Amino acid sequence: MPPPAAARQATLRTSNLGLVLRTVCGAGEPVSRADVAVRTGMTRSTASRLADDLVSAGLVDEAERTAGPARGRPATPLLPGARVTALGLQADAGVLAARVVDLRGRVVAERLVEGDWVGSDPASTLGHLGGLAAEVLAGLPRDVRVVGAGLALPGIVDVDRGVLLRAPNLGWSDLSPADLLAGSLPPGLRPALGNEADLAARTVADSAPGRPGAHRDFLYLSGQIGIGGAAVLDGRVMAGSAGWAGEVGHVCVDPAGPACPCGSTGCLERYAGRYAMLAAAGLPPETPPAELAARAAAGEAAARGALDSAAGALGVALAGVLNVLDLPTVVLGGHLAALADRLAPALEEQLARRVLSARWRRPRIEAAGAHPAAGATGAALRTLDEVLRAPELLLPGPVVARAQ
Amino acid sequence: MPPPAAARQATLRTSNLGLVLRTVCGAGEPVSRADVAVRTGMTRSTASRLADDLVSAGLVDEAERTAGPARGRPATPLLPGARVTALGLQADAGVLAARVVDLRGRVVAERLVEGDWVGSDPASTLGHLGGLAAEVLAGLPRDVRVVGAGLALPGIVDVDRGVLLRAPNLGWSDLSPADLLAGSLPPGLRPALGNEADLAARTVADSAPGRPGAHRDFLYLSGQIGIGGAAVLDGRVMAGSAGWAGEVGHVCVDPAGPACPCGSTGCLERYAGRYAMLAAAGLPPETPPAELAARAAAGEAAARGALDSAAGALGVALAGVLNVLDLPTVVLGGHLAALADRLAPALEEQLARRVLSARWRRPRIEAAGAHPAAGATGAALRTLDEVLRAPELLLPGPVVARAQ
DNA sequence: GCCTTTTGTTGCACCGTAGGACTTAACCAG
DNA sequence: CTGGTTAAGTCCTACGGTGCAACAAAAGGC
Repeated sequence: MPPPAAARQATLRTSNLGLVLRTVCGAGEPVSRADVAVRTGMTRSTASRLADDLVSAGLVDEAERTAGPARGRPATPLLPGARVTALGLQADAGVLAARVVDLRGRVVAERLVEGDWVGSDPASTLGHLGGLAAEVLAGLPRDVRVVGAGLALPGIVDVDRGVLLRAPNLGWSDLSPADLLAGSLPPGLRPALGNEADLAARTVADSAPGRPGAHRDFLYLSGQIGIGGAAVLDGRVMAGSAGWAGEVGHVCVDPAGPACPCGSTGCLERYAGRYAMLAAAGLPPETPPAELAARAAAGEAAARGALDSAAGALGVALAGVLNVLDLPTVVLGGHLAALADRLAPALEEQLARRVLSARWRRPRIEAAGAHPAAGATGAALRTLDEVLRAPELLLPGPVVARAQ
Repeated sequence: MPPPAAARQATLRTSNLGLVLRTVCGAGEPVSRADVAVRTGMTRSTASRLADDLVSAGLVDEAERTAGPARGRPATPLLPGARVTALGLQADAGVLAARVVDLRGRVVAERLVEGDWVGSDPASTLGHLGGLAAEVLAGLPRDVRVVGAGLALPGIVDVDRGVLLRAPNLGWSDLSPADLLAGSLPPGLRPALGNEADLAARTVADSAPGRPGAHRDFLYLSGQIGIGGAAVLDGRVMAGSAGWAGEVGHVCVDPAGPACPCGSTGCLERYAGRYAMLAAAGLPPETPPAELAARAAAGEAAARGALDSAAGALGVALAGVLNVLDLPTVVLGGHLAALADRLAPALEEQLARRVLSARWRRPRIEAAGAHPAAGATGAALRTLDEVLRAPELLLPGPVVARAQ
């Protein structure tokens, strides 16, 4: 994407600064300067110098020396900077969320409001969200730096231009959410947009900024009202050539199947979308997914039929995706997480049959941990990941403008 | 994939050497040292020094100064080194190929043999291929360096271990082709394996080593007997977590469709595979695809029906892939290339209807250029790409062994 | 109380790029 | 033919960052 640029002396420093920071963040436990040197292959002197710079910028904290059972001089434990944070926002049909996450991956502050924003007015809903964000920011301690913001949206987004092209569940299209939020946020804090599934997938890929999570290669399915998805390869979300990847909900399961508002027929959402499943089970649309699972467990035929039909459709669609992408794991999030226990057996059986490489490695189905408004956390993680990739931008010192 | 490593002074040099080499290769026309400096952002002195090193290693050639219409001192044109080459091999059900390609992307020498190796004996067939390779190598001029080799195979490959796990068309499984070729090749020239579609896709992504081709983001479909595929994003083939990605032929088009030997039902290959199409058209399996196209053009109903059915199945399967991967273009290769003219209209219409993002960017269908044994060229391109990424390995001078 | 062990720091050398002056090799105008 | 102009390529010094090794610091072990 970026045009190739020559590496100069400063590039070394930038690159190694990032490496030290990522090493500290990725360790998951306090590490000493000497640990950093060993893990990165630098000399102790180099690692130490870079660590000093990160400490003085607040990106890395020095903890108190605790005399351990070791022999030599006790190490100074290094931790990701607790005062460096990012704001993650999420506007969804069922939840508005504002959450501040720090470099250690801890939630510093948050406000979540559940409700029903299907077909809502963008200005009013985003105004509401902006209010939550302002509350959260106002409650932060003085010394906390919020280095950026992100907004997770359930729809197709033009990330570069910051435009939400279409969010069917909300009924929104062609608007610039950052403009509508600008009044509530500090001037420098314009949120970068992102697809909800793409961002939520990050909470699985990373357990904290720079720290690998439960899986590094997986397909994430986000069941909201429709079904969004995100493919993660080696910890990186594949956004596609324009950022519109992951529309698993509109993979065709049966060309002779029911028509979908998208214009196609037999889309996965027609079988495993939230409303489709509840309708098939004879339940009202506001029924929580957990109740559907409970009724199926109790032996209710309509509920079982709805889940079997959903599992069958998911099997066909996911097998196609896994055949093309070769991913070992599917993580079910959103409303599908609550149903994972009942869906997984039939689903794994179908994938074993339909995925060509299953004889060498059977695909596995897992439920995402209960994580309300995972997209908001993911939006904050993405912002903090940018800091990990370019920490020099937050260092003091003369920022030399570079010709573009 | 590689564990993070500290950047040192030598890293700068390595990185910039590669940048200069890629600049020369990617330009597509002779460039001067000064051009390199401008395009990379280096100073003339740095670019010049690095170019000198590449020239003395033979990775870059200096052409004769041709006095152009320019005003100042005439430039010394730099070209990719013509004597640096790689060997690309392909073993397929219908062709054996050995091809030597140089850094300029030119075919220096090749031997192709058509035949029928369906269900053949691996040792004898690979012995045959080895013979072709030996002939090609023996005919090379003395001063040509063959820096590596690759082998394209129509099946599932474990690239790291060098094992062909399963090639249904050839009827081969669980073998190490490099071992069977070792007798025919020079000791240092052990071919790296690759999936045929993955490698053939490189001939579309790159028109020469390091030089961008017609498309950088596309799905390549390789119609041999089955249907292989490869997704290319920003010029990079996505091999998947284990290298088994791209099995588009086994995407399910209709769960109620005919059984496939793979164990699934309604696989794309059952509709658009070579034998499936010819059988549907009432033609014998050895009929060339071009004749099928001709008969359809002449109005023969059975041929038209076969193509319509194939286009319908392709539409469903490709729409699913494009929904998940967000690629702007599908390139039809192999036997599908000859049918592209007849398939494209129906296919593009289906994709426009079934791909969610089509309203913002309609997916396009294209035919790959006629390129016999594209996998062999792709195998050579991959090897040369490794040189472009790490040219210092071919430089003279003390090779300092690095731990790990 | 001294030795050992490990952490963190300091000073010097090395390496590669930046920058600018200089040389080279062409065209052009008179 | 000669000097001026222009741009390519080379050379030399300065700068910045890392490598290396010696040293200082802070603990435990005997």
